[in-house]
Amino acid sequence: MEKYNHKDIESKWQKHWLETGAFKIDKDDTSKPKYYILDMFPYPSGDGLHMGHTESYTASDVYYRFKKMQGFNVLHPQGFDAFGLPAENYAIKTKVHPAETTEKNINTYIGQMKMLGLAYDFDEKAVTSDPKYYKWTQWIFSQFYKNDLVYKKTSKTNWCSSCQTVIANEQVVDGKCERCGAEIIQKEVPGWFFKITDFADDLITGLEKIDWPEHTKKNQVNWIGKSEGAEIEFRIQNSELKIKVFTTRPDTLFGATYMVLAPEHPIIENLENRIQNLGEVKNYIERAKNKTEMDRIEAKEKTGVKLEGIFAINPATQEEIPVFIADYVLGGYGTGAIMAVPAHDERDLEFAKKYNLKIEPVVSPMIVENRDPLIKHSEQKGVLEFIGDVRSGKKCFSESGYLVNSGKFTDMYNIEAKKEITKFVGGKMTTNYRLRDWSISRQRYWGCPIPVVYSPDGEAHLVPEENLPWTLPADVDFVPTGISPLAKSKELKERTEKIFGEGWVPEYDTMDTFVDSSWYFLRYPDPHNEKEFCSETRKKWLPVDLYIGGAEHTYMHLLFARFFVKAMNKIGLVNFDEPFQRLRHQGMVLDGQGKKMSKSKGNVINPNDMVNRFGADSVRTYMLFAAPLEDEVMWNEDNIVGVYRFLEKMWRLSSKVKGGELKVENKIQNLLHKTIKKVSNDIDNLKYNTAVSAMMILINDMEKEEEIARQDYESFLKILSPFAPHITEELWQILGNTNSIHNEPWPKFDENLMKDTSYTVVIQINGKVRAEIQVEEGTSDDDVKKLAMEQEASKKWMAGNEPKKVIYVKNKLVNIVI
RNA sequence: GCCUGGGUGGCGGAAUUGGUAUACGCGCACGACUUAAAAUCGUGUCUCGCAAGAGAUGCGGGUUCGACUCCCGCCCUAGGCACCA
Repeated sequence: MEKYNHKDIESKWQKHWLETGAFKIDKDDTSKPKYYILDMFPYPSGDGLHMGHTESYTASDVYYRFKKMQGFNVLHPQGFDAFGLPAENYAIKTKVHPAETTEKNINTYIGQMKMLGLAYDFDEKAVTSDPKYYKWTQWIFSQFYKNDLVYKKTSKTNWCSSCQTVIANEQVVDGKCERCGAEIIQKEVPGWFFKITDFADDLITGLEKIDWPEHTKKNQVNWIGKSEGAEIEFRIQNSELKIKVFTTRPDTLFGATYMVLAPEHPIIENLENRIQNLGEVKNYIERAKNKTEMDRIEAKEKTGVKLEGIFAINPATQEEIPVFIADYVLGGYGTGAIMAVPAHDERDLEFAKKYNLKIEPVVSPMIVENRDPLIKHSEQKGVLEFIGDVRSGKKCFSESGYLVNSGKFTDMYNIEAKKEITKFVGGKMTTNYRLRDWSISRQRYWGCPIPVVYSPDGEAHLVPEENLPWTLPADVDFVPTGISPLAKSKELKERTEKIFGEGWVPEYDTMDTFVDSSWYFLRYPDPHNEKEFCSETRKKWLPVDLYIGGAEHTYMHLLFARFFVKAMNKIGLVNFDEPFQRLRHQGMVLDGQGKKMSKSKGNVINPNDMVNRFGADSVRTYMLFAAPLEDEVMWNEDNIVGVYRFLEKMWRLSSKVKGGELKVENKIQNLLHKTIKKVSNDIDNLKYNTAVSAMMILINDMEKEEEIARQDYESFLKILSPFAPHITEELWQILGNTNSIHNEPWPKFDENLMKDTSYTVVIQINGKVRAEIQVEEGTSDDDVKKLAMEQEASKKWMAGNEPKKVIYVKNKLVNIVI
């Protein structure tokens, strides 16, 4: 037999699969249960596929092949998130049109995916920059518009002066542009928004019914940031002006001893003539303006300035309290103003100590010790001591308890007091969310045009459905000037006037690319449909059963996609309200030293090089063997040889295969069936690393045999085939099979063959292992215990003592306690 | 500061309804084959100890016949973030 030659084998089968349409499926076949497994589609960058993609896509490919062999009709599509800034930035530099670069990059990606043996049908791909695709992005926008889920407003937004475009809050990293790294400044810009906040509650409750990693769910909940509390107004002394605060602790209102406003709070302008230290205040506001949100968050020490001459009235106590501005209070959250209760909030206490402000305790824990039942809780000795400690700043109490120093509410349980006190001062209970509406307008060229035109009076109108796709004009100059590139297109201007009339102008902004990727999984079942985004019959494929991708998409992409589906469900476009039933993340791929790969470090590993050297089967299997899927993988070239040797062993083992009715060693069948069971369960749970190791154990045992029964070897090939599709196909063919191994049914394990006739039982004396015995299947518990105690080693360690207790764990161990 | 993970041999990692810690792989050492090397195969490989044995899953406690696994308190580390009122 010839030596294992991965290059010849892999190119042979890749060609064969392509020619025979091995990865095509009949999407209308209803004879089998459906399974939809999805990868997060890549942005086709000029750098090509990276190792992270390789791991993620291999993981889904293994699952696809497994499910297919189990008899499912499996949809396993791939596409490209093709709009975006890098292609446009490249165009600015080189004048090469983004459409051209994008197409080139996509072809590179497809070639690389084929090299890895990934089973995608690229005739069925979705490409977001293709007018046939974005027609439906625009159509969905229109549906949202008609259903009052889109609105336009002018708002202070993050502006990247380098990209000359608005950046979503979620896309700002360290106060810098996520894509180009330039500083983000605040700028007033008009734009379109999606009402994602309408679904804030649904986005939280929907998490309960989907199988996602717990930490991902928690992070989404935290991101949405629901908090229940009250809005309460504080009057400014000697004025009609009022400041509204949002607080989760209205029960502590009697302890509010000062207020803090965000530096951008509008009321400050109205108070200018009364602020005695206006210069200092303006100076502070100016400095805060130049700070990015991240700077404000990261500041070690809280800073602030008192508004001299200004006092607010605590509506509960009617006391005059000082007012500060401080940049740790954010204009964009709540009402941009807080009441401060230093006795019951750590941050307020820190600030109060720094500026020497009054601390007034108003909640005390229930103190049980030395309690006199005839005296009210608030007058108990222990409570009075506690109050003293808090008042002196020694401690801060932020938990639940009973009110003190709170007028007629004293001695009430604080949770009950929330509503009562709010009512008392004329406030109202409200729910506040951290989540903001999604700004989707971008002043960029390479994106999906917003299908809106403006009549001469400036009113916005949707582009009618018959004019979709509302295409991206080709005649533009990409160089950013602060106005949208589309404004420079003669063709777009003429097109608009021709269709709508003289004086009509098109919307010049394009959409955030996260819009494109918020619905792409709805397109895959029916990507060529020109009448609908997806036909009713093809909607049977939805929702996605298993979604695999990086944890970096926890907040933006996964939240936006969920919002899209919920909105579309509300409109009646889909009949489910969660897009991804099961979600799993893959970890990062690091270099051999455990460092992140990056161009600047020069440690980027190209998947093609690895495939050339070790073969796709080895690269695939090693990626999944090296670490659990969700963990980081260190790409250590020295270790991949272990997997390569394993595949070589598989190759050589085929020469021991005997056909016909060969009588087989029972021992191998026992292990084989155990392995089939373990590999099946492990794949189903995406525990690929232990599945591979189980197969390594099996081959080490099989190697020792003189002869291998054909059916045993074939079963082994089948369970290996999802990981190493090429070598298994080749060996399958060498055995004389004419069909593809990948269309074979998944091997079944036989519980009878897995039964053991005897077990090794460990003997412990006081929990320490002292001996082991072989116990025949079916031996009674008492007999095993007796046998254990009769052992020489047991007698020695028992040293004549009578056992206090003997514990027997079936077929595992006996623990003799003396 | 807060949130979420993670800490097991020289290295990647395995083991949880609490039951033989270190599977599998890499590396290393020795041996076989070879003129030699590579490849392959075999044996060994947590630490201390001549041995009997003892100790070890970040550290310190606890529960238990028995703890990597559960509880309490720390330390270190990675990633994420929202000082959220």
